[in-house]
Amino acid sequence: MPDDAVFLALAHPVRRRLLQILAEGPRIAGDLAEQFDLSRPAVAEHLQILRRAALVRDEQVGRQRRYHLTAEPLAEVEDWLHPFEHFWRARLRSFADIAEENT
Amino acid sequence: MPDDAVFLALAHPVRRRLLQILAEGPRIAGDLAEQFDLSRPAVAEHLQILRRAALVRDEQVGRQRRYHLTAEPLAEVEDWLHPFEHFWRARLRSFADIAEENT
DNA sequence: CCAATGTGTCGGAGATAGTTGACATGTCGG
DNA sequence: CCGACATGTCAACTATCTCCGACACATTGG
Repeated sequence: MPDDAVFLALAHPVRRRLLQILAEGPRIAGDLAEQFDLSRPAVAEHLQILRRAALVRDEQVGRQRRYHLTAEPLAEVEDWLHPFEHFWRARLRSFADIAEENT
Repeated sequence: MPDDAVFLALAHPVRRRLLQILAEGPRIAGDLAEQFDLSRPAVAEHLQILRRAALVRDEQVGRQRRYHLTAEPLAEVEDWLHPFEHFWRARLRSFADIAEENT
């Protein structure tokens, strides 16, 4: 049940941004590090957390390393979210009504 | 994008469980604490984090306190997630193809 | 009022996460 | 081979999280 890993990975803004960047296409590690006001090792650690959550895949390309998005684990987040959707979508009854019937 | 709070709130299993419980209907603080193998103050802290993320609302009922789910902020998570959906849904091109066109 | 009850908050201990500079590893060009 | 380069990993420090026991505060019932 490392499902915790995905939610944990999304808990940091740098990692969410990394995923957004990688959604546009694969990127070299150095390029990724330059996008942030952080040391290169710091970004590398964030990438490792994403790797542990299976959200990215890396590939050696010459002496560089290219990162790819593997978004499948995000489906787990969507699955978790789904039961809540009706609370804000197609909202026919007000929150007060729902609260009322549980009183 | 100030709402790091929602992603942070979802990063802990106890808090995710709390939201699921509250999705079934409002609950008294004491009831909620009993659901976990945790001290009452610990659960109270988790509830405070959920309150700061505007994911729950609390109401004084006699000498007890009743918590309600306010799921609207979860829409923000769904919005963030949405651009990634096509990566695992209706997957017509393989990952390798996408990688190829960015080489 | 006063004691009991239900809860939030505080202080501090222990664990974990985030960051950085220094170093190790592996790859390429000559 | 060798030096330059790209990058991961380590040690150590700091910040933040998680948790608990103790205490504070408000509400209720006698």
